[in-house]
Amino acid sequence: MSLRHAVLGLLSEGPASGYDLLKMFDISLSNVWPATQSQLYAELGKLADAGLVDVSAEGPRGRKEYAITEEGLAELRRWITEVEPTRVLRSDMLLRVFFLAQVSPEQARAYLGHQADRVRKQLEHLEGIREFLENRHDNLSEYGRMTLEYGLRLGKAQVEWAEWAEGQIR
Amino acid sequence: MSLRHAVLGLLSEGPASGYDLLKMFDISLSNVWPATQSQLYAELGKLADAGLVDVSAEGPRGRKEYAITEEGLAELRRWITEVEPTRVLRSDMLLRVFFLAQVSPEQARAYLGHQADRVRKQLEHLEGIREFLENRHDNLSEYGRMTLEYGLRLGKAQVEWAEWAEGQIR
DNA sequence: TATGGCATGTAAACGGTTACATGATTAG
DNA sequence: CTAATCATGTAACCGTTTACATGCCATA
Repeated sequence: MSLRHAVLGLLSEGPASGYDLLKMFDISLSNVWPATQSQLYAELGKLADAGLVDVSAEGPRGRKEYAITEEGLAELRRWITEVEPTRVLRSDMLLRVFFLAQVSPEQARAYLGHQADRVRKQLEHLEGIREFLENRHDNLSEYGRMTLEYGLRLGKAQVEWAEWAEGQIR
Repeated sequence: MSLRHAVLGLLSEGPASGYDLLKMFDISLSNVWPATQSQLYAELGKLADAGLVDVSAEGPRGRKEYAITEEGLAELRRWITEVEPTRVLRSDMLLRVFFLAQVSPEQARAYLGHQADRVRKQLEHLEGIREFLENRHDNLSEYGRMTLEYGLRLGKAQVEWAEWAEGQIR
C-alpha cells in the first residue's frame, strides 16, 4: 500500500487538495511512484475514513483541502522505518533480453542500441529536473535531489551496460 | 501483457507443462518477471485459445505439455522488436527517501545503510547464479548472463549510491 | 461569451497475489 | 504405507489503468 504513504508523505509538507496532490505527483513522484487522478481521490476518501488525514478547509468548486493528522504522521514514520521495501522490480525491457536469441543478431543489437538511446534521453530529462531543483531548499527538494542522483547513477550504469551488451553479440 | 510473452519466450526453447514452466520462472525469470502458479495455468489456457500455443502431449497425472505455434513465435518476435518497453519502475524504496525528512537523521542514515546491506546480499546471490550459469551454453543461459550482468552492474551502482546518500545526511 | 484550468467523482477492465481445493504417481 | 513431488484448476481480493461524467470559476 505505497500509494497511501506517498499521499501521506506529500501531505506531511502541508495541506493540499486532490487536485494539488495530482500535480505534486506529476512533478516530483512521477518517476518513482506515479498515480492517477481516480486513484488519488479514492485514496483520500479512504485515508479520511481511517482518520489519517482530515478535511482542513473547503474552497470554491467543491475544493477540499486535506491535512495529515497526528495518526497519519505516526503511520508515515512507521512505514519509513519499520516496513521493508519490496524488492521486486519487474522489467519487460530485461525480459526481452532473455529471448533475444529468437531474433537476428542485427535486430538484437538494434534493440540494445535503442535501449541505450532511451536511457540517454531519460538522463537528459533528469538533468533538466536537476536544474529546476537548484536553489530550492524545502524537504522534498532536498531529498528529491537524492532520488535524482539515484536516477542519474543508475541510468549511466544502464547505458554502459547496454553498450557493453550490444558489443557482446556477434 | 508481458506474462504472455514470458511464457512464449520460455516455450520457444522447447515444449513444457505448466508445472515445468513454473520452475523455469522461479529459476531464471524470478528477478525479472516473476509469475505465480495460478497466473501460469490461466495464461496457458488463454494462449491455447488464441492459437499461440497448443497441447503437444499429455502425460500422467493430467500433465499437459504445451508447444509454441508458428503464430506464437511470430508474436514473440513482434513483441521483442516492435513493442516499446514500458519504462515505469515503481520503487517504494526510493519513495521512502523522498520523505526521509520526517524521521531523525539517525533513522534516515540507518535506512540508507540498511538498503546498502540488502543490495550487497542481493549481489552475493547473483554471484551464486553466475557460478551456476558457468558452463551452460543454451540460448536462455547465454542471454541470462547478459541480464545477470545488468543486475550486477546496477546493484553495484545502487550500493555506491546508498553509501553516498548516507554520507549526505548531517 | 467562450475557453482553459480548476475540481471532484464513479465504473469497468485488467493483471497480479493469496488461498483454497483436489488428486495421481513415485521413491523410500 | 506414507511422504514428497508432480500436476492442474478455481475464486476472492487488491491495486492500477482507462474512460466516462459533471460542473464551477476566472480571464481574455
